This record gives sequence, C-alpha cells and structure tokens, in this order.
Amino acid sequence: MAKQPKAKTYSFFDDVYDVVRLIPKGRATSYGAIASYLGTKMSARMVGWAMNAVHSDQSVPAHRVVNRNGLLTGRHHFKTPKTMQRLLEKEGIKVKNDKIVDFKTVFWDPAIELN
DNA sequence: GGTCTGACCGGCG
DNA sequence: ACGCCGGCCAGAC
Repeated sequence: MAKQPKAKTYSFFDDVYDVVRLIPKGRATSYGAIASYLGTKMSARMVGWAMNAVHSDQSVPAHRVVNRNGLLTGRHHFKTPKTMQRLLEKEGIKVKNDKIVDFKTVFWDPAIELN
C-alpha cells in the first residue's frame, strides 16, 4: 500500500499508487486506463491529481503514466522537464517530442493485464 | 464551509 | 481536423 502522509481512510489514491507500481518496466499506461480500472473512468483527473500528491514519492513510477495520447503531460512536475523522458528511455521506451513512440504497443492496460 | 483548481477524457460545434 | 465545454472528485485556501 502507499504510504499515507495522513493515516486516513483508504482512498482510491492508494489504489492508483498500487496500479502504477504494478506497471512493468518498459511499459506505460494512461490516466484514463487507471481510472477506468478503478471504476471511476470519468474521473481521470483524479488519477493525475493523485500523482501530484505523490510525485515526490520515488516508490511510485509516475513517469510510466501518461495521457491517452501517450504524451508526457506531467513531465513538468518532475524535478526537471527531462527527468520523465530520460527515465522512460532508460527503460526502453522511445520518446519523441515529449510523446511515447508506438504508444499502443507500449500501452499497458491494467484492466486487461491484471484481469 | 463554499469555491477554485487540477499531470484528463469524451463529446460536440 | 481543431477547439471549446462539461463532468468527475479530492485537496488546498
């Protein structure tokens, strides 16, 4: 489980963190996919918000989470705008213009992979 | 305790 | 094809 700053009620934030941690190396998923897997597909924003709440937590590979276009929308929230891309490329994911190449190939859908 | 905002998504003009 | 708008929910002010 995710370490909760304020030991509060179990929220889907923790579920988000769990799913993100389960993303295999060299793969990436989208906020919407995670939201959908958690049952709140309409609230993909919350997934991004959850990331923002834990972007300082290194245990959560937030760099493997991008938007549905495979665009590294959250790269600016990392220490440096290039951190996200570098991490992805280090895992074998090619990034071009802040966008994942062959995203649908790299795409990892929790609803399917975790089934 | 009401209001604003946010790393999104899907639909419509 | 491109741009705008509404929705969804939790946290910060």
